[in-house]
Amino acid sequence: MFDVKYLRDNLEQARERLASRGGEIDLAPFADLDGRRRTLLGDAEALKAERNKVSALIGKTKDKSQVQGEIVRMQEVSKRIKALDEELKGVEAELQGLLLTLPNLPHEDCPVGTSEDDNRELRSWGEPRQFEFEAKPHWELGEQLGVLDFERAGKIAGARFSLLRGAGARLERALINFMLDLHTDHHNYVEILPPFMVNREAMTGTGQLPKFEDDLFHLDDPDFFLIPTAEVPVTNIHRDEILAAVDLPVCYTAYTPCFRKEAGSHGRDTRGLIRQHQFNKVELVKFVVPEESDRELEKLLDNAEEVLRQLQLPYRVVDLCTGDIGFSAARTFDIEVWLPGQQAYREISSCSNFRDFQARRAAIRFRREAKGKPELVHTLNGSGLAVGRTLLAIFENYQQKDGSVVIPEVLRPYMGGLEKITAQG
RNA sequence: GGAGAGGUGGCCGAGUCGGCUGAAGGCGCUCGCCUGCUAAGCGAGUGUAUGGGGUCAACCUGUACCGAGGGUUCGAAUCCCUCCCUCUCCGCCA
Repeated sequence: MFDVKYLRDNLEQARERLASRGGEIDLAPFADLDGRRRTLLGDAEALKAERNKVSALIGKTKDKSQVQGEIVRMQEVSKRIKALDEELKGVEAELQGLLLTLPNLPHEDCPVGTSEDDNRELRSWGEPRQFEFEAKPHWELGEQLGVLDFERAGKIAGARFSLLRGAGARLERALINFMLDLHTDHHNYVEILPPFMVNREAMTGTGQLPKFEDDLFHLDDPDFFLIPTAEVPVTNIHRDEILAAVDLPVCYTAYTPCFRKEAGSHGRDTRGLIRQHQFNKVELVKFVVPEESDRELEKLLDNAEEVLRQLQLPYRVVDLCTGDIGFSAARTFDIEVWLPGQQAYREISSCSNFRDFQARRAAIRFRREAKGKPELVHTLNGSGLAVGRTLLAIFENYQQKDGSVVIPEVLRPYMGGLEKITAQG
């Protein structure tokens, strides 16, 4: 969310920077609402000041008959205050509604562009393996090995669900544990196991609401949402809190399942594990002082890349352009893993700096000194990594001619020493 | 699900019959003093948001906030209603 004062004083600049995301945003209603709000507030507060003063006087007067006239007058004043407050409430709700639907300002270093075609490849790691046979897509491998079952998942739940079995299920679990161990033991993140359902306030805090309710799975009674990413519950851990600068950066990692309706992606990635209504993810979340957020994003990105390096999976890093970054993000780097079955790099992690956008929505602040004024933290997060996509990347990159899949070295301890997944009965 | 208790400032904890209570007291914290270490002691200060003024920083001033939202009243932390959350006991349950 925007700083109202910034917007008030830099309306034109804000309009231009937002326009770089593609699509004009009309900020004129803001100026109008903000002006009306301040006028109403001033009027209402002047009346309240008078009422407070007179009420104190009435309170001190023993003989109420002496102040009967004032009491009557204050009855009128109170009526007017009530009317003004009501109008003010309407204006503020409208203003808030507008502010909550404005996306974040892109970072100054974010490449300007209109679509993913303008994203900038920063680097790549690892050489895509040359196959002496035709590489199969993971869904064929998984089904032939008897460890991946889309048909039965469809029977149980529906499209875009999957079911892992035997060594497949164990591999998913191994990946979760491997990632969590890496981030907690070597990258200094604190492990969190948060609620998988959250309330509206939490969803609003990180930016999913009010704009993207259609993408979320919702429970009517009680009014809960299934989390689309651990970012939501984990970032909201410190909602309405003031942290101490000495405790920053606060770094959390969390495994959670993620639930997404994928409402706008009919027909895309309909086969395989790429796009599911439910998938597992290990997330990295940081709360940092503003001046460190760029650097912390680089570190977070590197922490996520490390997972792929240890798994020996080729990948590249892409700097998303202004037209491709998400609603709440100021800067985003995607990590894309090489998929031989598709002969393409596909997103496996998205690492973003939200600056103070989420912090303002969720009131997450810090103090530099014990007596200092509270300031907004910067929040960051990134996948470290999407587990299902990592599993499918292993299937495709580690497949053998006979259809078996070799287990990456670092995962074998998590697989009870298993070195290769072969067809299961 | 049933019965009961409760939600006050960073924490603990007072708030009588509604009226100088933004909120006693204690702890913690900050600054200063003192004690040649540590501890103790003394003094002062110590919420957030927002509007206005300002040499726009330290400052002055208005308003709001005692779980949330309504209501009663000239005036509510204090009375009434609704909701949320926490705790205890019973029931149920992984």
